[in-house]
Amino acid sequence: MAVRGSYAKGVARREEILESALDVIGRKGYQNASLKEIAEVVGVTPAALLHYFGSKEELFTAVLRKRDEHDGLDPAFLDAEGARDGFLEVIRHNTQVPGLVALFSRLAVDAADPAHPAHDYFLERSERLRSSIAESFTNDDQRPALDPDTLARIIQAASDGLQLQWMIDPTVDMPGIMAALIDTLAPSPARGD
Amino acid sequence: MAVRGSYAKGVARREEILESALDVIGRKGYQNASLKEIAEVVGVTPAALLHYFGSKEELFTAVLRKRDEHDGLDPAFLDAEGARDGFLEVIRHNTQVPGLVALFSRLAVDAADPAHPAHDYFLERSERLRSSIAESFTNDDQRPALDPDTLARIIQAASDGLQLQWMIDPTVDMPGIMAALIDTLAPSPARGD
DNA sequence: GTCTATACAGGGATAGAC
DNA sequence: GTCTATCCCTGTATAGAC
Repeated sequence: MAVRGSYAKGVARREEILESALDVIGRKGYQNASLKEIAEVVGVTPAALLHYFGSKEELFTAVLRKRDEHDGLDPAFLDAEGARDGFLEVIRHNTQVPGLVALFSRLAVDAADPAHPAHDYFLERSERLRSSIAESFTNDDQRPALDPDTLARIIQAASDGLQLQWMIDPTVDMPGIMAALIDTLAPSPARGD
Repeated sequence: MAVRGSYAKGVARREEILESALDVIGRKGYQNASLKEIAEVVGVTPAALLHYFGSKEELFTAVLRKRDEHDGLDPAFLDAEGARDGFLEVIRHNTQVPGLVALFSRLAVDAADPAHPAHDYFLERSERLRSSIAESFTNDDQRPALDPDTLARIIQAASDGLQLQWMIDPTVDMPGIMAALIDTLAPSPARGD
């Protein structure tokens, strides 16, 4: 209820703004992605953007949230076999959306400030992702060199750090390096190495 | 030659600005470290800062460069025995200078733009650090699971990624996790594990 | 609810006086 | 070498039109 009628336009506008924001970031880089520029793409004034999202930072946080919904990261991490390939597939996909990667990394830094709107987002997402990794990549048939939580932190850290390297030098083979790391730290029983 | 005389004051001012910039970043965070604020600490106007460094970004890049000189990272990585502890010591030290870590991470993201003044800095520093890691942490007495360059990239990525996690949640044990990673991927012959 | 118009404070950067 | 003055652009708050 109340989804149709007077709200319909607003919902559509929200989506439009989110997509335009990502578009501008992809084309002009994060730093030059001003509210003015995004608003022009949508065909409205900057104030209209702030009507839907309270601030620029909240807008960008919403872009990240939407990506998570859309990607639905978690399903890929259900079992150990699919986990490795699912994880690598996400990383491979990131290669196709540099704007999103730039946005993610930039906000991850800014969100260090507890007052930043994305602070809780990163805290929660980070923990959710880690327990998902810990659950999927824990192998019990060998003496584990690393406890699950440490393993998860390392994989997450390596993934984020590789994105930084890749942004500065796009020739960096993110999927290949992550595959090597995972296969070394948490070799799949099925692959027998 | 030409270091004394009319240049002397300028050199001193440069150092003073660099230190003040770091001071303000440490106290107020990167985002709130405006040229105005830094200039006030030094006792000059923002325009004076721009006289020495061409732009805000160049100023902050210079801060990072100075840190590298001062730290002199490389000496610690001369041999395999000292490498591990030297590396961990740097990470432990970073825990004491959150402002510097924030600055480094922020610039690492912004420098993705090839036009950013810190772009080349990160490209060069990154490569130098990696070859240093590759040289130090390569163990020949066991079948190497990872080639030296991949190993170096992973250690560097994990280190940078952990800083991201640590900034958002300062309870993260960076040195402990990095130690676990290094001991797993490149166990020291002396320690025999 | 959706949005424009307007105004404002703050930022970095530039030109030119001293 | 340093300052003042100025400029333009940023994000944001408010008022009110539709």
